[in-house]
Amino acid sequence: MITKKTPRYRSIADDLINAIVGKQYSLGDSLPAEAELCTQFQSSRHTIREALRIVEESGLISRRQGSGSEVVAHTPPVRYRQTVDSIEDLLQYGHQSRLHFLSTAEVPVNALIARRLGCAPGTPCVLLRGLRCERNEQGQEGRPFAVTHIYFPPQPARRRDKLLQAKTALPAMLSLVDASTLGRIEQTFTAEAMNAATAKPLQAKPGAPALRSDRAYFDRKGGITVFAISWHRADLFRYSTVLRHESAG
Amino acid sequence: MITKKTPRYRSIADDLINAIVGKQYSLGDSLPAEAELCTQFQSSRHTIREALRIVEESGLISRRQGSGSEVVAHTPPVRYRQTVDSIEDLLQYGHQSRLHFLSTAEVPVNALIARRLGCAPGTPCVLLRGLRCERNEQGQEGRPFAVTHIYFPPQPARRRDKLLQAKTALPAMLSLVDASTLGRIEQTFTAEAMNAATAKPLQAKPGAPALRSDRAYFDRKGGITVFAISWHRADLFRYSTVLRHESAG
DNA sequence: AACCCAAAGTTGTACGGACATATTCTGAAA
DNA sequence: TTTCAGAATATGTCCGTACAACTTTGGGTT
Repeated sequence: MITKKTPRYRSIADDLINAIVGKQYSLGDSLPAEAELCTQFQSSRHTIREALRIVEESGLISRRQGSGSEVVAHTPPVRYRQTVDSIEDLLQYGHQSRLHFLSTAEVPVNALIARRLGCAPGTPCVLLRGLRCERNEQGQEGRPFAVTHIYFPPQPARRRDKLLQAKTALPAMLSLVDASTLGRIEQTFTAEAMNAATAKPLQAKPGAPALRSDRAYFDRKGGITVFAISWHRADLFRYSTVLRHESAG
Repeated sequence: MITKKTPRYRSIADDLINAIVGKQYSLGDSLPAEAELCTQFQSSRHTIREALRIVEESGLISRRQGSGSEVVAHTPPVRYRQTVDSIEDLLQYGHQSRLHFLSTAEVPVNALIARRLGCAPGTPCVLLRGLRCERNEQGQEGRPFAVTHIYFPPQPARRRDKLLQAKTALPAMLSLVDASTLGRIEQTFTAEAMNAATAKPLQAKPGAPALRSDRAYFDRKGGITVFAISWHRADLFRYSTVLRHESAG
């Protein structure tokens, strides 16, 4: 047998889902109570609850103790989901690479960056430039493959001075993008021909194609923590994602 | 009372999670069997299973019938999620653009594509070339911004002949990537300098940077349905994603 | 050594009951 | 009519049992 027997609770769940999708219930209607479903489907309460759990997880109903199961949607949202488990995963740099310090400066930001940082164009902001290099199995440094510009929103003077010191800037930056405090990341990819300043540390020719990523990191309250632009040598870097259908494991 | 009594299964789950996070189990170790946990926590199997369900959903263990609960992570993965509600969302072409037919052909596939399609290099496969153009508010066609090559895995003769007819190929391709049948999409971005054949229909200069996307579409059973490569004019196209923390709405 | 099969061990499915807790309904009192 | 306490209803938690399905183990056979 190749086909596996579908368990009772699964088929009951499917029945309920089909009933909701088929609009046998209006939005806001209550599903029959568990006890009633037990007699309807001639099953134990345990089985019915297992089925209702599936329907709830599919997003069609909302359950409340004492109240019942309310229909909250007619169509299970068809969603594709990408999950990344860590910031490093997101950046896809893995542990084979590390960010090397290039320089820090306080620069007036241009319109694009000002908009992302939520300040006026020309506002002086701390900029940290870094270089990301390959690392081989022996832990030795290899070819540089990305230049990163990290912009910090305007900071209190004391904090700004700390950031401008190279040795503290890197850990500070890392703590700012601490996974546990982040709420949202916006990421944009474009292709660009490299200018001379970018090409040089990457040991590439000006005009060579680069994969540019712009990333904005927001905390849980929606405030921006950092904005980073990276130029990746096209021949040494690619970005991959897998999107899974929500119902699939 | 503001604080609600924590149920038994919840506190057992917390105990197990803390034990795993505290590295009382190594990666790959098995958790005690349900029966043993029953005696350990002096609870019924139902309660233990409810607890294990929580631990599993937290991503720390993986359960398999007949085998047990394997510890697969020491720290609950901080997950970021991207959801797209439709294929068009995924492609980010929106309704402002449409795919125009360029040509169809049966070509022997190279190593890269053969690997993705799961066939031997050199196998003849149907290739559909298309052009994606901007569309302005009046619905008029604008500049072309992407060339797309769509490869179909080896097909039965009748189906292949149908695909080779231009007029049927496009709808067929669209039905193949029907959202409801898809289970997984793999997507890779790279930057590339355009070659002459790609640049020409895009009215760009050879060597100009392009954002290349390779996308593999899989059905629910894991079989590949189509593989598509698109070259986007860097000045007319960008790709953006928003990743949200799982706990956030 | 390789293979097959039976037994033991483990999780999955399904049944039953009991009580706790949250919500809603109802009827009597103000 | 409004209010409030209690009844009725619904889901949440927790216990017990039994068997099915899957995996691993170990011993015997080839």
